[in-house]
Amino acid sequence: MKNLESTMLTFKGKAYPCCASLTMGLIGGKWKTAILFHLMNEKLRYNELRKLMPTVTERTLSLQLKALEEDGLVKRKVYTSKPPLKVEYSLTDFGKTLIPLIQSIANWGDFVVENYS
Amino acid sequence: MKNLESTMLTFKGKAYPCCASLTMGLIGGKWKTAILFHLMNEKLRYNELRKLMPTVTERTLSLQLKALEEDGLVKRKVYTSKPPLKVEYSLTDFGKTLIPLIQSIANWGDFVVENYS
DNA sequence: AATTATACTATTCTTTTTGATAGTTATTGC
DNA sequence: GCAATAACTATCAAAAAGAATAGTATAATT
Repeated sequence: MKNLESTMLTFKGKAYPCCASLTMGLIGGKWKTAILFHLMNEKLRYNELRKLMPTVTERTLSLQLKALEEDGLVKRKVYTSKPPLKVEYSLTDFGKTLIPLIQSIANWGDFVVENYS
Repeated sequence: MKNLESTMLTFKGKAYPCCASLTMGLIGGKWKTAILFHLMNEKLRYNELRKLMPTVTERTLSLQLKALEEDGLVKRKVYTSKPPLKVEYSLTDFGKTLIPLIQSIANWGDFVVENYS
């Protein structure tokens, strides 16, 4: 019998018990998919994201963006070097591989609202 | 300008800011997709699930199963009425509508392990 | 000169989620 | 008769996520 670690999947230093858990480790939580959903088709600035997600607090938005950045899904680009006047968030190439999945997640949510409520 | 509630989606008494959030409200968290992934192709008993997910605690497995049941995704069938000798968990018809999505989630996890680690 | 906008961070607090450990009731196999 | 298995529940604790509120530095706008 193998030990547990050998059956675990790892990514960025974290271990996950199965491939589905790994995905959820990266996009799970209350806000991450919402952010990714909004970034799917366009780059957005911090305050533009806030307006699209009026119920998230600034701190939480900030933390989630940072987490997505650390996992390599989102990139943060600062314009006008010295003071950060303009910051644009967008999907990285790696993040773009998630687009079909995010779309499916959004579609299933729509489907539920239409058919089960 | 509309107020916030009017733009929210609701399901089973909970409100979500967007369709992607609604989906994640139902399948998010550390263990739910793993459970759904294992139930995708077969009915499983409590202890069978435990063996497939050796790192989850009994309490957590129990709670997550109950949450999935409450959201109507998983059904719990008890055999041999009086003492609960045999309990089988399986997807409901509603839960089965998630299969393609769960599969995509698992596939993306596999893809990440193969290409980004 | 005062206000507003941008993109945050800091602090504190509450809620939710998850884990660790032990205990329960009943049944089956030896 | 005794240990093992099944399917949990109970209690306590820790960690993570999220909310509320306030504050900061810079620049543009009026």
